[in-house]
Amino acid sequence: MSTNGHHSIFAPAFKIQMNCHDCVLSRLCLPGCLQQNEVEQLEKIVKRNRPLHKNEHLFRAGDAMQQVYALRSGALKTYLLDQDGNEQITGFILPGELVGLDAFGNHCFPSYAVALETSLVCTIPLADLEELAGYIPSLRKQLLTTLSRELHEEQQHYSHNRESAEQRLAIFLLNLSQRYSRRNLSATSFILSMSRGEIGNYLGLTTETISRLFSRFRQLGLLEIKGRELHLMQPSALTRLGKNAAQQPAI
Amino acid sequence: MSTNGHHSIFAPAFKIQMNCHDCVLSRLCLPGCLQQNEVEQLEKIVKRNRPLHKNEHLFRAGDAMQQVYALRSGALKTYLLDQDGNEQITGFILPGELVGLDAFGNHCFPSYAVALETSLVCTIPLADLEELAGYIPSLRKQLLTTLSRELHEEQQHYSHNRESAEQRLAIFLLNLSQRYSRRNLSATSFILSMSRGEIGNYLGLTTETISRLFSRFRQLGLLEIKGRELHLMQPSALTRLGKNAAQQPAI
DNA sequence: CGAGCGATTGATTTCTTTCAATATCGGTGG
DNA sequence: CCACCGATATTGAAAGAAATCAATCGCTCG
Repeated sequence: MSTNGHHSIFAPAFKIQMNCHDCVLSRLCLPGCLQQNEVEQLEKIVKRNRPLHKNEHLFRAGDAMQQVYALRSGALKTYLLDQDGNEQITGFILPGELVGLDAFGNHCFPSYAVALETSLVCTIPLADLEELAGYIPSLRKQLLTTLSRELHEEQQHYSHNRESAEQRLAIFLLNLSQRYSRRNLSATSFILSMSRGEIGNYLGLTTETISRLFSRFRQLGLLEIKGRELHLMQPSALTRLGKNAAQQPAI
Repeated sequence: MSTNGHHSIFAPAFKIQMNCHDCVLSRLCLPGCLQQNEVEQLEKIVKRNRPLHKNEHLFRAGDAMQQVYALRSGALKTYLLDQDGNEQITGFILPGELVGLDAFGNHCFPSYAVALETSLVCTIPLADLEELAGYIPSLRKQLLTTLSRELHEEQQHYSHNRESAEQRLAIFLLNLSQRYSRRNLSATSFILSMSRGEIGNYLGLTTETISRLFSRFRQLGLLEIKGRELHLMQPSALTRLGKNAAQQPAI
């Protein structure tokens, strides 16, 4: 009772952060389809970390896998390192997305996660999560759903492999646009949190190719870009471009 | 009691098939790390299907997702169809591997699965599996582990995107070799259950490129191949080739 | 203000695709 | 049993897309 009756001087401010229920991202995040009382249980095990600064790692391959993470604000990239030390970026993480799911069942993370800008993450201890999943069927389902959706997205990403550089960049930009839009941010104006090189790495292209494509897209009036500030002028034309490289007339 | 005392005339033969516990593939499959009594519970919900003939579909995108599958014998391919009707092969399934995991949390399968040769599959009803996962923590863990491993493998597959055609085929063949080996089959001699075109599709290359590469590998003495019968002569050289395209001498 | 990284743009090279022509295999029916 | 068919595989020549090499520009941060 006494602990409920008064708080440490830091508690109120801290408390505001600690709430999944009030988080605008919850519908995109692990709470997803959970009932309110279930979210409350989840909240009890979720921790918040200090902010992660740009270029700071959330985890590295080989780190003990004792928790998964959800991004609260900012942006991350995840990547693998091959035997020659080459970085292969496997994804860009936006707020509301989970990170570290590729490590389930391993003792260590197989991949790296690093902040592209100052970011806040929520930490979910694995032991607690597993226990809670025993009680809450919809949490189990949510975990499997999230993981299988990631798998499907990864497959789709791979399947763009055979398409032209132009198509791949168009698809990438539209994907970002859609994800920002789901977060109630502008679908047509946003800041790229990653460099040209990182986009290229992710898409299996080079910095130079990305740069040339941005120039071409600008010349075609599809977009305006200055540094990392992007404005999509003709999303529909970009969509068309993403679908069929040469606009092959039907039949 | 009377039902235990005697069987239908088909029961004995059927019973032999129905046993995960005796299945040589169980350590690779869903039973994975389960305890014996847990495997017995799993067995109760697993069904076996009639054989799937070559080119017969196990499921198609859009089919209701009411079960997942485990391959018992034969080989499958899974693929996506893009908006233009182009097939993108997302994986080749060998005995002991699960199929359909990319559909969790969806009502329908997003992908297709078709037999590359006559195959037997085990069927696991989703409702039963979800219920059982409530009782058996290690089954929950096993599901998440399997799914996250698939995700990681998909990421690795994608990360070979930037490598040369030569490297990609080398890596592919070594991957098959390793998977056959884990099934106590020869790591150096096996039959490719897929066509050159299917290999190419999977790797983001063309039939012709695959064919040329096989010829080159043969000329280099790395392998012998006649039709779909493959024999790896120098797996270690193939490994080296998979690692660095031009054998750049270290420093 | 200078250093250095990221971005842009051009010229050239390289690898893979595309187009095209055979060749081979597996199955079917005469 | 053999001939024929379609599908699959092989091989060559040409075209094309992106990488590589290289130079310059511009911005940000000490």
